[in-house]
Amino acid sequence: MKQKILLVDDEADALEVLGYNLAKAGYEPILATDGHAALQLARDQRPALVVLDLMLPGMDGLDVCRILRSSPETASLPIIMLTAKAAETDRIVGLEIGADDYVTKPFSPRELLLRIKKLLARTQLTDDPSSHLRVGDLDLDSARHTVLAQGKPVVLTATEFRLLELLLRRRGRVQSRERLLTDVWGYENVIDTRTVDTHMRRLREKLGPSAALLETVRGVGYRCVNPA
Amino acid sequence: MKQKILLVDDEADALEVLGYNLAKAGYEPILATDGHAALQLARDQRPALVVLDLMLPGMDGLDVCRILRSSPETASLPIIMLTAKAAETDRIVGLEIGADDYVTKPFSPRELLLRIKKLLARTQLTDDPSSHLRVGDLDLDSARHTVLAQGKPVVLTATEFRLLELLLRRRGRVQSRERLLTDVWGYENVIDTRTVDTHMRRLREKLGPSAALLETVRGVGYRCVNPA
DNA sequence: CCGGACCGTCACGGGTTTGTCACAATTCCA
DNA sequence: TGGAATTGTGACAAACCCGTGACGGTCCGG
Repeated sequence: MKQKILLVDDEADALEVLGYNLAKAGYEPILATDGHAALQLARDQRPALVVLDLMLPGMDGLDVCRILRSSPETASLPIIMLTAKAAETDRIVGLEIGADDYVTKPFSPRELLLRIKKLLARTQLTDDPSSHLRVGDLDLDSARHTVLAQGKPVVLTATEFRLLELLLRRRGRVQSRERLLTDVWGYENVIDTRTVDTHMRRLREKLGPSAALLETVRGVGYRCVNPA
Repeated sequence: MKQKILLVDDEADALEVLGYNLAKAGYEPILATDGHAALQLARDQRPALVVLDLMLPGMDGLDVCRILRSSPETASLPIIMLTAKAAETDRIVGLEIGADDYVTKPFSPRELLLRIKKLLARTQLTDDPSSHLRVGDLDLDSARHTVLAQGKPVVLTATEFRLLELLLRRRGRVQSRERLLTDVWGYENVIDTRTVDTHMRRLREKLGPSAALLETVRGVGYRCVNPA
C-alpha cells in the first residue's frame, strides 16, 4: 500500500514537479495550494506525512502547523517545512513551532525525498509504541488491557490480546506464523503453526466487522492493514 | 510550579539540547550523565518524570530503572527509555523491565515532548500524591492510614493497605503480579506470585461489595476499574 | 509463655483458555 | 477445470488460571 504524502505549496508549477517526483518514488501525492485545503485534506485523507511551504496566501505554514498540532487526530503527523530563506529556519527550529524537519529552498527533489524517507522511517518506528494504539476503528490500550472495536469494548483472552497487539504494532508488515509464535508465545517451536490460525479465527470472531483489518496473506502469514 | 524532568544521557550535547527544549516547553530539566548521579537526583529532587538513556557508562539504563522501581519512594516514577535500536524495545516494554514508554533514536524533540506530556497526563491523573484517594465508593487516606468502604470504616493490615493503595493510585492500568510484588513487597524478597492472589482475596473479603472495583484480568494481573 | 494477628505457602476444584485435530471451504496453478 | 495446497471452522480434552480454605511460622503484647 502506497503512503500518502500531503504537499502544500502555493506555486502550482513547483507543486506539480514535487508530486511527480513523489509518485515516481512510490508515494501517493496529495496536492494543496492553500492552508484551508491542506487542513481539510489532512483530516480526510490521513496522509502519512506533510510537506508544508512556509509562505502561503492567507493562512501561512506556521498557522497550518499549529492547527494540525492542536487536533489530536493530526497532532503526531510528521511535518517537513519548506522555507525560502535560510534565516527563517532559525525561527522555526528555535521557536519549536512543531515541525519535525525543514528543507531550505532551493532544494533538489532528491534531497526532499531523502528527508521524507528518513522522517517516515523514524516516526513509523516510534509511532505510538506506548500504551495506546489506534488503527482504523480498533482501539487497544496495553496498559489497561482493553480493546474497543467501533467504540464497543471487546473481551479478549491474554493470548488473543498479545496477538492483536503485535499485529497492530507491526501494521502493514506481514508476520509469518513462526514469527508470531516466537513473539506472542515466547518459546520455540514447541507449538504447531496451525495454532496461530485458530487464534486468528477466535480473534476475528470477537472483533466482528473490525476484523477486516486483519488480512490473511496466503502462503506467508497474517498482517494488519494500514487503513486509508 | 514547574514540573521537574530528570534527563539522563551520557552525551553532554544531546543532553543540553533536550534540556533546552524542555525548558522552552515549560518544564524544569535536571541533567545527569551517569546512573549514580541519576539515582541521587531522583531521590533528592523528586522529579515528576525520568527520561533515561538505555546506554550509560557503568550502570546502564536498565539497572537504573530496576533500582528506581525497587525503592518505594521512586517505584511509581514514570520512566521513558531512550533506545538506539528498535529491536531493543521489546525487551523494555514487553518484558516488564518497568519502563512506562520508550522512544527510539533518532527522534525529534517534539516527539519526546509529546510522549512526556502524554505520560504525565496519564500518571498524574492517578498518581496524585495527595493523601486522600476516592474511587467509587472507596475512600482511602494514606496519611491517616484508614479506608472507608461505602462510608463504613474497614480495618486493613499494612500489606493489604499498600496493595489497595497501589491499585487505586494506578487505577485503570493492569498491574501484573510481578509488578505488585516488587512495588508492594519490595524487590529483595523472592515471594511466590500466588501470594498476591491470597492477599487480593483477603482484601476483597474485607471490602465487601466495594470489591467489585478490583477486577481480575485473567492471565495478566489485577486492576482497579475507573468508574467513569 | 501463651494467644492472636498477620503473613506466605500449598492443595484442591471449577471454570476458562488453549493447543490440536479432522474436516470443510477457499485459493492457486497446472 | 480439477486437484493440490492452504486456510477457516467446529469440537474436544488437556492444561492452565484463579478463588478458596487450611496450615504452619513469625512476631509481639499481655
